[in-house]
Amino acid sequence: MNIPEFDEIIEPNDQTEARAHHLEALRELVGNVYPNKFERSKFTGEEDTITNLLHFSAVKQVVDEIKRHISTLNEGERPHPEEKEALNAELRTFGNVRVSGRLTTTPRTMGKAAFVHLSDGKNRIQIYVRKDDVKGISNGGQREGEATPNSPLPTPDFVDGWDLFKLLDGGDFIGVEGYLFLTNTGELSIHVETLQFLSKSLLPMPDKMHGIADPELQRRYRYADLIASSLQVEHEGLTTREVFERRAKLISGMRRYLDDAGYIEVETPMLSPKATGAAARPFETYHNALDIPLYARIAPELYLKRLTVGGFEKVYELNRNFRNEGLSQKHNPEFTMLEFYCAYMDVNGMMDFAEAMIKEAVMKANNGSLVVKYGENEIDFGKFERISMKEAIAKVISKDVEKYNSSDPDVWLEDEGFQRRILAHRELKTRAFNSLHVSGWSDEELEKNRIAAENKIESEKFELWEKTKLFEHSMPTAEEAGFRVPDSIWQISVDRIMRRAENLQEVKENGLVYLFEEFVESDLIQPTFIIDYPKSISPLSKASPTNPNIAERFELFINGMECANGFSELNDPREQYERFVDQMSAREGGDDEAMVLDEDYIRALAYGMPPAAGIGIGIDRLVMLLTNKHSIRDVILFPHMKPIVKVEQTEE
RNA sequence: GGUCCGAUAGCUCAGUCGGUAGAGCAAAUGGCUUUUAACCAUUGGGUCGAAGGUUCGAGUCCUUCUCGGAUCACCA
Repeated sequence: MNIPEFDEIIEPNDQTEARAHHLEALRELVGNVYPNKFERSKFTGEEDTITNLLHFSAVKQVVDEIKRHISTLNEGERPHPEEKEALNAELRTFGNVRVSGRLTTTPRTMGKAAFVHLSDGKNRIQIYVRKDDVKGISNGGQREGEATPNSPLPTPDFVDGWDLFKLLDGGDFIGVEGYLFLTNTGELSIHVETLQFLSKSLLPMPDKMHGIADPELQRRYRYADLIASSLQVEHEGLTTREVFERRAKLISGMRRYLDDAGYIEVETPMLSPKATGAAARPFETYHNALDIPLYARIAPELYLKRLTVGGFEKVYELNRNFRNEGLSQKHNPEFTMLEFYCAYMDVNGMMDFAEAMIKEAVMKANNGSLVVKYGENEIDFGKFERISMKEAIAKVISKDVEKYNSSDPDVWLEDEGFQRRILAHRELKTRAFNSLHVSGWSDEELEKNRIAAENKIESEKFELWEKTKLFEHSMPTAEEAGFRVPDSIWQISVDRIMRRAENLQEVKENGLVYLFEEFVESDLIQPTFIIDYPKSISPLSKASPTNPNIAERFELFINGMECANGFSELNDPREQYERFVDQMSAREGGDDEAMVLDEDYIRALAYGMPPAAGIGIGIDRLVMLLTNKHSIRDVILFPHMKPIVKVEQTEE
């Protein structure tokens, strides 16, 4: 095995070498450069982190007072000395504090004194160090094993504090003891009396103005990106740290809501012998001792429903699912899902409950507001619309309502001409660049205006749909259809439409979903429950009591993204068995994402499962909405990246 | 998988028509005892993502590859 040298991991350059030299000099000066602890004072009642200190009411009062004073001054004018000194006298009565943190910049030295900010990761406080009145703490020369319980370490000696200070680099950790005061500009600071070295940053800090700019490096070295959050002086939107704090708030808000509503949190297998409960390709692994293949779960659904059989009437799990599929801005191979089930509830009750829960969690994560700005859109979590899939379709392609004298797309789909239109639309849209020739764009222009062209295709999908009327009864020529493309190319499209038309049954079955995805989904910006899904694509869902072809199922769309999926759970073991059998035959037919039969689940249902409703909520996507992030990788701390390939050096 | 864009000093970025590799920050040295992205002076720092090609000459043009981003396709 090729074990890399330390120097290959931390490559030596003028930056790292300077820091390494400082570290050696510090070792000479203070002994142990990686001491085991630093005890912070408890002036605030809690441990005095920088954040606690800044939020402590007595300190805050003084800071507010000086701010108020400064606000009465002209731009750039300094606080009046008597105001400042009065407040400083007050601060002196608090006595000394001991705080610790990371140096956010290289120290600003001015001859025999210096300023630098310390960060606890969240907040910063300025410290002031003077050559004449700073003492350094020796960490002692002890190494492992030298200190024993019977002979505690002696009180550390003092070293020259200024010598110690001069060996610090931006990013180092130190602990300081000193008193609070206000500077000439009114900034709260600590006048340091003793200084202890705690840990070295061998690598330079990210740029203090720009942080880490490259999204690749942000994600690959998330720790450095998080450090940048605490250094950066200016930034647009939320810092990376704030994104993940908001994520945590949303999650804890949901947990709290469910706990308060009597739900119990459980953990079901992440590795299971059957990857089922959703339609997706799994990750596969192998257990040596058991000598069986295992799959990373694609959904916890079937395990959680087994628990409703077992008597957990309200149960939830909030954890990762794994799907071995392509990556996109909305898809990550592992993603966090909240799934919960409630006995004796149906789909309508679940929508009510989920809506209330999401509202509450959003409020908690979004500073008490239900409105978030996402890109160009403003999303209002205050009201969730409910509309059936068919109604949503009929609303956007309303001309067909008149033609067929019915607002039920299922009626339209009975018509062979309509089926052919769908085929034509699907085919022509995938060959959409052809359609742009209609507007007279040349190949070069298309290439040059690529993004504009793609937007045009998207925005003209309705016009394209109108044109497909021609296909209802025959296959028009390119000229008849208004496409300015060579006949030979046109013929290819028509041939494909014809070939597919041989199986119009397939269109009849999937046409509804196609129309929905094509014409409705991306325009569902405000929170909308789409209800009444076709039963055929909902193998775990109960049918509607009034319509056997409709599943009692909903999906929640926000900003065109599917954010949740729920239904009245199918609890008839025999029907569930038959649905699984249908799925398995679809699998045989080549659909390797069709659901896998779970025999033990059928057995569990046979013990009797109460009527219940369930839901899965995509947490990452909700976090994206709340943080105005457009890539799921920006709301996941350590998204998967391809490893960096080191180029082999040929000579030694 | 297709298409387009990007990769230059430790970091953030310039680099024109193919003609000696640039700035700010950071680093090193010196000065400065209340600064605010502190300031002033001096110095060092580069396999221009990798490999090949065209050329008298390539950061720049061409080909292939690597990584990333965007987008389409696939996919809940």
